[in-house]
Amino acid sequence: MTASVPLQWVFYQTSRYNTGMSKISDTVLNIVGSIPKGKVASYGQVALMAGFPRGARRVGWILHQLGDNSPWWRIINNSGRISTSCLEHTALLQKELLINEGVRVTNKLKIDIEKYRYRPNSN
DNA sequence: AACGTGACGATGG
DNA sequence: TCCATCGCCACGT
Repeated sequence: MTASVPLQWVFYQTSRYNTGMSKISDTVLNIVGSIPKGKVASYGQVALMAGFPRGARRVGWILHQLGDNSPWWRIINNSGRISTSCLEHTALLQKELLINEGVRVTNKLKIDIEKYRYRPNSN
């Protein structure tokens, strides 16, 4: 674990997804698919859970290319803001999808990420 | 091989 | 909070 990874994220790291037998993109999509309705995660958080602590941009790339059949709208940046620039899946669409499942989103696309953040290891 | 470009993240002002 | 800057990583040209 390098110093660039915030300590509070260590908690989220799990090996349950990473068998080493599947492609990175499959692992990422499985993780995204495991996020419950009404919860969100950051790109970097998903990357960490997938075993790639500095792979936030990679997660964004994978969702952009392959995320159509996943709840891609539950992924936001770690500042708590919707940050898609995809023309097919716009920020406005993401906002509506999140609001639909009970997540409060401001007109500036801001979300209280710590309130809604998915925490797989906490019950 | 060298850049430019992102659905990113942390930090400092 | 906003913004610039830097680090990071995979792709495309």
